[in-house]
Amino acid sequence: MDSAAQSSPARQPTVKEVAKLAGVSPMTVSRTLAGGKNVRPEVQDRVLEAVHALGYYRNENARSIRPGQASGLIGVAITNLGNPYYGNFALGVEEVAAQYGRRIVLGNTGEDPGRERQLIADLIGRQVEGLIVVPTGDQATHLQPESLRGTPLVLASRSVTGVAADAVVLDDVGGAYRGTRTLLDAGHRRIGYLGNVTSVFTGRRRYEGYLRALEEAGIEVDPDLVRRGQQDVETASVAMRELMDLADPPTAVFSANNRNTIGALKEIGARLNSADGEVGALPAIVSFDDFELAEMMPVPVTVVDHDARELGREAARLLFDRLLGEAEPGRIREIEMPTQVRVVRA
Amino acid sequence: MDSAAQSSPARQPTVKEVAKLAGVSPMTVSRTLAGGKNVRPEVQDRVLEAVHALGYYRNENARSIRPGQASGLIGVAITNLGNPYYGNFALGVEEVAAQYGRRIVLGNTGEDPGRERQLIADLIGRQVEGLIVVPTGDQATHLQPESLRGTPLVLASRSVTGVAADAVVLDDVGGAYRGTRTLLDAGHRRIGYLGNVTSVFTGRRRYEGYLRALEEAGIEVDPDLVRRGQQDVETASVAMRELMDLADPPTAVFSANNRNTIGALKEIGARLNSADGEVGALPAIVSFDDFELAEMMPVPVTVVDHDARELGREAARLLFDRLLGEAEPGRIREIEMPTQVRVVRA
DNA sequence: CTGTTAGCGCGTTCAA
DNA sequence: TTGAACGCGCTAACAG
Repeated sequence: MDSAAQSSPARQPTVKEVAKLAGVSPMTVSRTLAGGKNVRPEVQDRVLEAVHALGYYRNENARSIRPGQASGLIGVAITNLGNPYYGNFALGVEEVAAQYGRRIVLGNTGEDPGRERQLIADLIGRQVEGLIVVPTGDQATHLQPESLRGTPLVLASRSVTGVAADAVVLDDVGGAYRGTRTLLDAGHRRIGYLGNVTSVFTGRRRYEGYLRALEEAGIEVDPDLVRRGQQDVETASVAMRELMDLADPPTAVFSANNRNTIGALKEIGARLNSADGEVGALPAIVSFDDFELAEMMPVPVTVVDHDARELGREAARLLFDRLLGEAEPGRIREIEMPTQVRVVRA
Repeated sequence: MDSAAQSSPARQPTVKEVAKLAGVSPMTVSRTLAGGKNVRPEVQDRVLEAVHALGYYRNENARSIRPGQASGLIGVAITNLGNPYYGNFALGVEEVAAQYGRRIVLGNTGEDPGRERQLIADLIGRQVEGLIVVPTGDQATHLQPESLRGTPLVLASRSVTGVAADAVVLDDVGGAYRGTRTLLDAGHRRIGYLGNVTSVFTGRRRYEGYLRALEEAGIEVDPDLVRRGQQDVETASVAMRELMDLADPPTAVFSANNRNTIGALKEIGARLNSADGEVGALPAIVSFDDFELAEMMPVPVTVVDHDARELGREAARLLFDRLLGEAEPGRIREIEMPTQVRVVRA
């Protein structure tokens, strides 16, 4: 409104100054702020008045250095905040953390193992009470209990072999299997695959589900129909273009994640909008990950749906079970969240 | 891998223990970790070895209680992490913060002023060096410099009257004006409006742009065509349904945000998919906020596009200008980010 | 180049 | 019911 429009560090009032203004000792201020146990009500009023007058905030950092005092912080490391999937995931984590009076410190790793290492080290230095990590890659050393100096860890969405931590992942194999099955049941025999490389946990598992469905149907995989490694919408479009330009193109495509799905559909749209008319038969799509406006697509669409927010909630629940000592100490829990196959447009 | 699968607080090694193991004083450890200035290289090696052996992490909280030592934390308060728009915004903030070696502490307000108040108080208690806030509502008291004890503040996406803080917002009025103009230019005369209530900053401004375009064209606003207050996709669909069911329905609709756009299009899709055939003319859509797969829609679509991530970056830049003392102390800066009208499908 | 002293803001412990 | 002393982990400032 007026004033010097916040600038400069602006010295921060401390308990001592509040105490002086209220005419009591720092201890009385501390006690009042802690709930007022064993402080005369009238004194409390004086203290709170002084707090208000000075705009005093308790220094949570100073507070947390004393042993036994927790920081109230949960560290969260995700790979890509710009992906709505992870935004919802973080929302779920935040929701449960708030219920337990904890705040989350969020970092983005951008799928870079180096940044992940650094981020986790920093979070530990900030005394987070626990960590929830969507791991990038398969490196396990920086996720070992020793490296984390015992900070409870929950892996989310992806697991890492060699890391003995609680984890909550999706039913990737089953979802991919059932998704691919719907294509087979519809009579498709040439089914393309768009997804992640197999060095990524989910990429590996979803491809496995795809394979399993094909094998069961007695179909041999055609390597020409498999495109892996596209991370974003643009490269996914290119991969889809290659599939559609094959001499013997697929009649349907299984897309293993949201980004590949959008890219594939954009390519379909591009062909539809190109004035050439004649586009021939367009492939049906099965998408692991739901997406908005799926029902508006010009081709048959089925999604393997799941709840990112609930995944976040569940990860947080696992963590708080540990923090509150309600989980069996020695036993690692791996939870698989269900996926639902939904025919959006036949 | 093995071990007691992280449990219990697990006592944390301190400088003292590292010092003892390395056979030096705590100060030497501190100096080594601070860059090694004035420490013999061989001693540094011993120290780092001990650090590694003990799994020592410097306690950033203890570090930051000392005056002059910054916390390295930037507080970010956003309204809805589940909205991809804000996810990208946060990503932009994080990106710039990382460049300056800062971490972000992220909180979700859920459009609840009470939670916003509480969140900001907590962030200040954690000694954040600065705040970036997407404000909920028009309450200004908790955003005053006194309440923030001088912590630099940047408002993003929305501004608040009566708060003298740097702000970065969108060209809401201009974008809405130009978006509506494309409809008028295409010959539309009955143009519906879906958007936020006018008590919300962006709701107010985007409606103003819509109004301005209509007035300029000599068209009087029909209150029946204006629906405000829908916050999510479901209620937006209902509002759209009401518009389309009017005796004299609009031939086009201006949607003031992403959520309303998706809801409106879903309603159009529902009518298209209902087997009744005969759906009559479908309204053209102009959407403030881009959305994926816009080119696949069965009706003409124009978007008023902008870059959420860049908005986040710009907000962070304003903040760091203040923190680094590179901004003129007394002067408030309000930046309007440009919007681009793009015809996706005529 | 290295160690000692002192103190950051707070809350536990003990004494009044 | 209140206060004084002490120490949490860390690092400037000042010896040495």
